[in-house]
Amino acid sequence: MPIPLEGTSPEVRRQILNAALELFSGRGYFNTSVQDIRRAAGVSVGSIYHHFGSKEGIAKALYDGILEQLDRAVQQAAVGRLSCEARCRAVMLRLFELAEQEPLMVEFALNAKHREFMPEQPPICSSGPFERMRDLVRAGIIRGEILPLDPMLAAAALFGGPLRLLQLRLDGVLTQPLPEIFDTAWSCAWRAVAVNPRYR
Amino acid sequence: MPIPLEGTSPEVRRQILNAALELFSGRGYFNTSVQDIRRAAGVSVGSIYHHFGSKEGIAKALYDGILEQLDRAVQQAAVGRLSCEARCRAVMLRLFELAEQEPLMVEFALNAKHREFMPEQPPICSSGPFERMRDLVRAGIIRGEILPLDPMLAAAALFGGPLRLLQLRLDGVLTQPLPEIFDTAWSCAWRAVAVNPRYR
DNA sequence: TATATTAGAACGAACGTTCGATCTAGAGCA
DNA sequence: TGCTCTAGATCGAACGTTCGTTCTAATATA
Repeated sequence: MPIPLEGTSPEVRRQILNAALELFSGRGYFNTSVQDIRRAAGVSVGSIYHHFGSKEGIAKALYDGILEQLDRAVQQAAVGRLSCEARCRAVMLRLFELAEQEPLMVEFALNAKHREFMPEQPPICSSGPFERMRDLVRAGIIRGEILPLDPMLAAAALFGGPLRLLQLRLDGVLTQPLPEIFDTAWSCAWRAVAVNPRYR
Repeated sequence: MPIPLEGTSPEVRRQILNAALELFSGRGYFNTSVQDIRRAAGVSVGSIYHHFGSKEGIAKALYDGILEQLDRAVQQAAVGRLSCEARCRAVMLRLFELAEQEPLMVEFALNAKHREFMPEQPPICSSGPFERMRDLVRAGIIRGEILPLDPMLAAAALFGGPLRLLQLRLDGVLTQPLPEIFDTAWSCAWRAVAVNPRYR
């Protein structure tokens, strides 16, 4: 009977990625050595290089996995809702929740300066999740829900405030959990770009 | 007759700081070696250590100088204006202008992850300029110009959008100069928190 | 047995920093 | 004016450390 082995390959991969995420988020990529990762993951240097080829390879794998996960979250949040506002709202709420559940993941995705250690990578704002958020805004402009602005500008105006709050929370400046302030934050955000803002 | 000497002390300091700012902004602190700075500044390693004591010392000096300069800019922009909106607006416009005139400086102040190479430093959002912007918002709430929200939340909602645009511009994603889109950006931002928003 | 995986000592390169030598401006004095 | 002295500034070779990576042997898997 094939018990899932401790030292088995995908298991080791995950251990390495978990350790690396924690260390990269905590002290940054350059303040983390391969030895640190080895120690935290409880594996050998050889294993790390066997699975990822290089230190940068670890970061790349982390980054890709996280972006994919974020992308899925953004997509799922939007489905089944009719208005642009409901979609954008659900996406942002999902990000707020994710930031509480998986702060390391969200921080690595949003806060890290990836270009500094992954020179090939395009900037994060031209990646899946961000593209998708701009798509939502574009659709909202066409539907007449959002003011007819440049989509990039409208997206910044709509999501800039909430994203700033998210960053403050990840930095430990905000002590209140994000979901608690979501309603207020969102009504501000939506008012910034709405054609027919609702007031409470 | 005392000709101002080439190698004189404050001159060398400035050369080192200029070179370091360019390199730190361009490739990041950890991708810049002291030798790189030496080469770019046209001085010796010895001089660098004589003036700044350590590599981190250069970053610290840069950071302090820049924060001071930003703080002055923010303060000056606010004086002589009566309403909270006029003040906040002027501050943001000044930041947009600064980002065009001195992109390296603004990028180093806003984009760099200072904690990674200056462990002692408090987070940037609790520094002079940001404190001052929150003060403006607090005053606006008391005057009844801004919705009675938590000041931190209101500040994020008001400045989050414009700051996001600033970041996009510094990253080279926005091609249009910031001052050109300022009016539009600001009217969105203000609408997010205004008690009596004006519509155009 | 053949293949995939792990182990960890060893390696060269690059890093931040040190330090004694050298240079220079300007003060004190004749 | 000419000489000496001094403190500060500049220089760059050299240092010890740490880094990411490699490599060969050992081990587990099928």
